[in-house]
Amino acid sequence: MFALVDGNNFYCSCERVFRPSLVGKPIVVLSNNDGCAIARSNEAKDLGVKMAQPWFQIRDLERTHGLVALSANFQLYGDLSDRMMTAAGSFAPRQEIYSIDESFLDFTGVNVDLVATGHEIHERVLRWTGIPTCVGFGPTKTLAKLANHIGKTAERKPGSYPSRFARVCNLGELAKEGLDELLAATAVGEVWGVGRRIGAQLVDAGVKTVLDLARLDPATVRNRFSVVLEKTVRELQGIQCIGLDDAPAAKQQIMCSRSFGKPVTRIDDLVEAVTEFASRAAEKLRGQESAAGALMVFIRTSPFRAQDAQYSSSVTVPLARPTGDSNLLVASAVRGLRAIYREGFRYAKAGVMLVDLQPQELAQGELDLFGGHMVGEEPKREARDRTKLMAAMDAVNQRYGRGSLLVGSAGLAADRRAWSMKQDRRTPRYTTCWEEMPIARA
DNA sequence: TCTGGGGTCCTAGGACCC
DNA sequence: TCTGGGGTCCTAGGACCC
Repeated sequence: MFALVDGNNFYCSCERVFRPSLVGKPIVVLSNNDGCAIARSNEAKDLGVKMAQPWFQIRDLERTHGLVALSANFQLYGDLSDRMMTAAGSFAPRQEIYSIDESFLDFTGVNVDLVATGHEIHERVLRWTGIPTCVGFGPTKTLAKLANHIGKTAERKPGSYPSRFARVCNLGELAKEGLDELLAATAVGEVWGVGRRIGAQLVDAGVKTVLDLARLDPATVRNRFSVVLEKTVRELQGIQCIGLDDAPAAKQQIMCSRSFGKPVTRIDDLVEAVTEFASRAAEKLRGQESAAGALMVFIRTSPFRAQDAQYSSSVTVPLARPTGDSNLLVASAVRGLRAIYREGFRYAKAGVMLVDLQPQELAQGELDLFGGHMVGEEPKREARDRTKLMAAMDAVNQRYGRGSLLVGSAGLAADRRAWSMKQDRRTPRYTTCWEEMPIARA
């Protein structure tokens, strides 16, 4: 039996922890560049704000309905997420952290009253972090996700489901008729793994509710759709196809990209941006003790600006030897950038993706590019020195703040950059930055 | 004026091989 | 008129997730 613990409107709830005056008000958290809404409080949802809706389409609500918009404060959310995961994880022997606001717990072999435990999880997470959660239980991960959705909806919209399912919902304890009733009352698009495209195709084919989907023949689904959807159908039928993954493998690719605060035309500014992205990606790379065998750089104009000439290009740059060294990665990224840059365009976004990842120790390696012979002592020592240098740099940046040490082409301070993103509405980093810690007065 | 960022998995199709 | 039958590997693109 699995549980899915999910923070309600997570980013909005994080903001409310330190600004209780926002409780009960319609609020949204905006994406980087304050571009679109990526989290909405229930009150904002009730105003009709859609997920990922562009801010300029809804900003009138600020004036007319008191909608409060905040820039995303990912340092705050990441820190509260860690605390929430710790609190929730204390209830079961195994936990899979699935996203910033969700974790699966494995209750297999644990003999407790699950619904009561679900309420205890809610209480503990709320007391330890201030974040409200809902908890769904099911014999498969897909059913636990669905249970969570039902718990959330029942809590938010009284009358949508029987009120006993609000906040904590255990699909595993229901008799067949009771379960079928809930599945029949839920739209097929709510199922984990059914997105917009497949959802529309299913509805066209007359599969409108979760119950309709659960009653399909898996083999037919495999032929008409895919093995992915086939697994989903089986999971809805209570047959476990997706296991708990409590030790996620190292990432196979690491990406850092941003839209710019305003259009960028000069190569120098792009060099700065790409330097930053490659450095940031390299930090993540070293964090998982990997090295990259190649990297990809891309730049592009804004597809939303129809009046602008459009250009989009990318290039993959192989590295002579896999590395985690920021200087080497940045140099390669900048070389790639210079190869694809064209003058006369208004660039809106750029990014760097590290690919062909492998464990670091292999990369310091014994093999060279041809023949597989040992490299000489000199290159090996150099590789070791680079690794040490990077470790020192990461330690300094960890201690004194991101950006304390940078590679050469990184350019100006963040607030002077031509390309920096817009974040006019960011709240303080209450829990991760000494200068921004809240002060309590007696 | 104004539209996020970071991942995963699967499949189809082409290149290449014998 | 008419053009094999596998197999592997790689890449691009589509679908999904939050």
